[in-house]
Amino acid sequence: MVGIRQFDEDEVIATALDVFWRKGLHDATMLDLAAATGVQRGSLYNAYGDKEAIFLRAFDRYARQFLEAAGNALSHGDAAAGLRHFFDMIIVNMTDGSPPRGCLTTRTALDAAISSADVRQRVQDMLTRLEQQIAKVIGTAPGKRSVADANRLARVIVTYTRGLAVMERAGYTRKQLREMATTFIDAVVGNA
Amino acid sequence: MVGIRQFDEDEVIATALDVFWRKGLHDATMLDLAAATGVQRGSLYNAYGDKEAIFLRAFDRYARQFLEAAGNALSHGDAAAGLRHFFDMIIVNMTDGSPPRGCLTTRTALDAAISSADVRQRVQDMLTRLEQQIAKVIGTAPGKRSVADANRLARVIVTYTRGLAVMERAGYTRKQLREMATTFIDAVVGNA
DNA sequence: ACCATCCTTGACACTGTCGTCAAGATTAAC
DNA sequence: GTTAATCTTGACGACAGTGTCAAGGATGGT
Repeated sequence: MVGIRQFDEDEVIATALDVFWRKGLHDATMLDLAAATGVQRGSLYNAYGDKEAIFLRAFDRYARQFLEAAGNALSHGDAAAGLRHFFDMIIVNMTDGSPPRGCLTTRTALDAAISSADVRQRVQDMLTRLEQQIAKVIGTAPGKRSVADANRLARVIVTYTRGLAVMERAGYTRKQLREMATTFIDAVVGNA
Repeated sequence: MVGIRQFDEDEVIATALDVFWRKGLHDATMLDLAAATGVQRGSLYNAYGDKEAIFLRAFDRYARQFLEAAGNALSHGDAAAGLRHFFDMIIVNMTDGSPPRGCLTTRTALDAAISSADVRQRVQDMLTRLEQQIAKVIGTAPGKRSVADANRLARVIVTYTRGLAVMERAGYTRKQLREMATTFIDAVVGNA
């Protein structure tokens, strides 16, 4: 058929997200996207302009999902329990798939040098929002922590999640990552 | 001149390391390497075979330098002071240059999906050795820490250094990274 | 019915990069 | 001085990926 859009945009972006997640912005080609979505390359160009435009939409979808999941996990129980759930969630998130797909944000961040300002901005926004969510949960903990301390600690926690994402790429298993997260939580928050 | 090797191998590898550090294994091209070293593409192919072979040599050089510097930093004062020097070192290391060149190991790790087994192995070796160095220093701390605990904590510290490398790519400044390192050390080790 | 609109399709040109190779040139060995 | 070895050089072919475009055709509005 010709003349009217043949595909469901939401479905295409969801599939594109999967492709980008597995291959990264840089390595995923328009041909990959066309094959995965079943939409011809020309149609994708017509609909979105270029690969980066598709990526931005896919990343927005990812960020929305991720931050919502993070919020849910963080609100389980007290701050320490919330963090444990949160780390569980991100570890499953990045080790899912075969081979494991890793963390899209981290992968994208590492390509900063060859990315557009738009892409870099999305990554920063994502990390900032995550930091704010964590700070909020930590700030409500009974410990006598100042707001500034909570913010600083939240940033450290975000940083550690990035570290786990790198370690996953380096070959550490889900089980190892879980132990690393537990050790971290015990050391940083368990005794607060 | 022709007939005998026109370049100093050590110099070429050192320059290649600089190129790879700034651009990454994937994005650095043989043309980049040829331009930076002053050695023609054909000569590089003749001498080393392919880009990856050059990278492996460059990475070995990097790993040697880095681990030596890490060892030196870690042996300043007690465990806590050593860690502080160590983090200072790696932060300067990754924020050096304009634009900052980031962390080669982390960048390489993120390309794991498209890298050869050789490359992945180097990254793992590097992280393992670093972990061992840190565990050694931590294990000697006066605190009543078991060897297993020291090993676990060392891995957490390595992971955090990877997190810092990601955050650098995300746009955080040297100053911010230093604060993040300080907060981490205080939380994890300061009260041990 | 007709027409303008808009999507699809396949082909095309272009670029960047890789890896190869034959020819040329210089050195070291004998 | 001759010869063998081997490094350098520039050109070449192959390939992958990008972005563009004209032609084709269905749809919805009038």
